Formats: sequence, C-alpha cells, structure tokens
Amino acid sequence: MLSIGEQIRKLREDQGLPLRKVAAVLDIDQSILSKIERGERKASKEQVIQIAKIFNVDEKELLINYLSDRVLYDLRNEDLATDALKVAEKKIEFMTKNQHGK
Amino acid sequence: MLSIGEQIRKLREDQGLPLRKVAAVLDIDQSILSKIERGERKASKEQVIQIAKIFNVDEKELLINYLSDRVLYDLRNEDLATDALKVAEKKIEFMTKNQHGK
DNA sequence: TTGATTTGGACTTAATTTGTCCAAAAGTAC
DNA sequence: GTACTTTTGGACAAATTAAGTCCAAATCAA
Repeated sequence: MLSIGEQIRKLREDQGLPLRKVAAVLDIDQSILSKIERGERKASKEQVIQIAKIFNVDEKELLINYLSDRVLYDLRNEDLATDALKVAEKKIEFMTKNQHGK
Repeated sequence: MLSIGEQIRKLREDQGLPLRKVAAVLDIDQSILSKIERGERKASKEQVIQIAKIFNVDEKELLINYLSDRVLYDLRNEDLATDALKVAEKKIEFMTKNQHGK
C-alpha cells in the first residue's frame, strides 16, 4: 500500500535513476520531484501520465493511486472522512445510473 | 439524494427565507449564496456549520453531504473516479487500522 | 575527501478562490 | 402593466494556494 509519491520513488530507484534525470524528462526541477516523492508537493495528472510512460507501467493503475491520494488529501483531518467517502460512492453510483453527470 | 447546494436551498425555501436574509447571517453577499445553492461556488466548512445552526439540522449530516460533494467535485470528469474512491476507502481503512495518520 | 545525489528554504509567478458590487432578469402582488 | 422583491450573471479585486526556479546545505557512495 504505497502512496503515489512512494510508488514513484520506488519506480525510479528500481531503475537506479537519479532525481535529476527523471526531473529533466518531466521538465521540472529535481527538488520538486524530490518533494513529490515525499508527498510534500502534489504531482499534476500530466506528470503522473508521463511517469507511467517513463517507467512503462500501467497508466490507469498509477492514476488511480494518484487520484485516491488526492481524495484523501482533501479529507485530511476530517473525522467524517470515511462517511463522506461512502456517501460519495453512493452518489456516483446514483449519478452513473441516472445520467446526472450534466 | 440532494447535493449540498440543493439541500441548503431546500432548507431555506422551507423556511420561506430570501437569500438576502440568510446571506446576511453568513456575512456574505446574496449572490454568493445563490451560487452556492446552485453549485456554481463552493461553501466553506464554516459556512456549512453555520447553516446547520441556522436551520437547526444535524451538523454531521450536512457536513457529510458537503464533504462528499467536494470529493466528487475533485473527481469530476475522471472516468477512474469510482476506482479511485474504492482505493481511497481501502487506504483510509488501512491507515486508521495502523495509525499511519502521521 | 571528493563527487554525486538529495533535501530545505527563500523567492517569484501564475492560477484559483472567495468575495464585492451592481445591473439585468424573473417572480409576485396589486 | 407597474412597482417591489428576489434571484442571477458578470466584471472586477483581493487573498490564498499552487507550482516552479535557484542555490546552498546535508547526505550518501566510492
């Protein structure tokens, strides 16, 4: 159960690549990538997609990890987080069933 | 299954109050409240809490509706939303079990 | 101890949020 | 239809947050 940052770090270290190299491909400073890996900054969706390409891993899987982390970040410090997630699931289920997606 | 905005509008209209009056209590312009009710703007957590007080409804219930809407807003246009929500639930479950809340 | 990598922080710029203000539109009562 | 009230839309401003650069300090590997 790795956070998106931990997963990115693992992918990079498994290839023995320095931050510098991967950050160059992403066209950001290495310190930003370092912060992303440690959860101090958020990656953008585009960056996650690029990372999936760089390390040749399933884009969907990585995006799901990314999105779920973003959701949890949104609910940090909320003791009603679990309830909110359950209701969100119900709503989305209802919406997809009834085309309330606008 | 009402959105937080729809629920607020219902509460207000059930009391026959104009936007003006409720907005005054919340100390915001009436146009903002109008937009909140129609989902064009987001309420703040504090505003939701105040609204629960104003209309004497359960604060938790209203906050859960509010938070779940925020989560869904975060995942709007994401076709992986459902998967992300499920993974988020797994993560939060894992976290609360293992005190990984930092 | 040298060289590479990683981290931390000050700073800048851009984007997003959150609000005001006011006029137009819509609704209500006479 | 006119007058009054409520609601909505949009231009604008201020404040907050996000996202990046740059560089020096700290850590790690030979």
